[in-house]
Amino acid sequence: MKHAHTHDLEHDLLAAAQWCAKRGEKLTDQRREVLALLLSAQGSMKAYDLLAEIQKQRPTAAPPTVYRALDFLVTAGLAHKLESKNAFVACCDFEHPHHGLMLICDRCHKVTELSDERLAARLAEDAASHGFSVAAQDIEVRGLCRNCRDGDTEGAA
Amino acid sequence: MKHAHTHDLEHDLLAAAQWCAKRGEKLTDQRREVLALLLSAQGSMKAYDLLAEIQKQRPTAAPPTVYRALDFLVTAGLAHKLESKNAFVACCDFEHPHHGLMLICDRCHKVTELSDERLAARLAEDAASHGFSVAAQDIEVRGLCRNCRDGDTEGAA
DNA sequence: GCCAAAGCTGTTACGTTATAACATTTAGCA
DNA sequence: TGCTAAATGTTATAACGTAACAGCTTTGGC
Ligand SMILES: [Zn+2]
Ligand SMILES: [Zn+2]
Ligand SMILES: [Zn+2]
Ligand SMILES: [Zn+2]
Repeated sequence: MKHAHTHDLEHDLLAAAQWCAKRGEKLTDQRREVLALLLSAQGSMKAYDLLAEIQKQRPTAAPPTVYRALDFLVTAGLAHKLESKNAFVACCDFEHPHHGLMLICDRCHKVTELSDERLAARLAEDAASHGFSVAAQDIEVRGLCRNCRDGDTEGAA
Repeated sequence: MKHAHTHDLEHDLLAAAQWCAKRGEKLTDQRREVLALLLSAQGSMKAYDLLAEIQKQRPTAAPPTVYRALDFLVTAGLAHKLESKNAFVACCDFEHPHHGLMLICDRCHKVTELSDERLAARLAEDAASHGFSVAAQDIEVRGLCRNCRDGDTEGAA
């Protein structure tokens, strides 16, 4: 069983800060804190769970504290919102524009983010054939990950 | 500019009732009322907007009234939930199992439901290549419909 | 018809998710 | 320094959704 290494986390946070700087924005403490929580999470996290974590450090934090950070991270491409769960997840590859295909395990709640340009192209084609121009596509799929399908019991809720 | 005809609506409701009966379930008055509202809507409808409509007839209706009807309709395949909007839409072809691809116009809010088996297959393939078995896929895509892209001003919010 | 079981509805209360609005502080810069 | 824009603090409330329990209605066996 793996766990995230602090070194990896620091590396990711540094890359994120540089990514923000390149866009003329800043990864402030609050934003970094939320991103760190998302990066460290096994799966996705809900806004109020993030808030509870933040409040361990800053007891005065309120919903806008975390929602503002989340809005920033999502807009900057550093995180994604899982609409079907009202939850958030760190982007696995924010430096390269991609069409996220989110595989969400219903059992262990882990999220795997893929990118398939041909799938995205086919989708855009279908839409275009109906006169529809696609602006944003984030495909969310529910199911079972390999571990959970194979009868693993570690990740059960 | 078209509008739904009562005749079509009655036809759809009858077909829905028969569909329920075939499943050993019933399209009760409340469920039919909610479905009728969804079928008559130009785009999707939110639960509390449906509630407000229902309350014009039954002033005592409460949130569970509409959420129960919606749960039933979604489970029966008569309606879909648009996760990215927290809204609901009538299914365009509930008698045939399909993989919904929802084109949601960000401007006029109309929803077009497609089904593309090859797209669904490709998606399942991508997932399988990561050991993930897909249980449910409802793809939601935001963008602009033909009318709105062509500069139509009628549907603006 | 009577009863019991199951399903549906009424009703109250509450939990969860998200934002509006305005005050204050901080950061960047002339 | 003093101006401005961005970020944060703070309070309150809007929007979305469900738990729990009581009552009613339909159905099927007797
Ligand atoms: Zn991503
Ligand atoms: Zn799993
Ligand atoms: Zn459908
Ligand atoms: Zn449109």
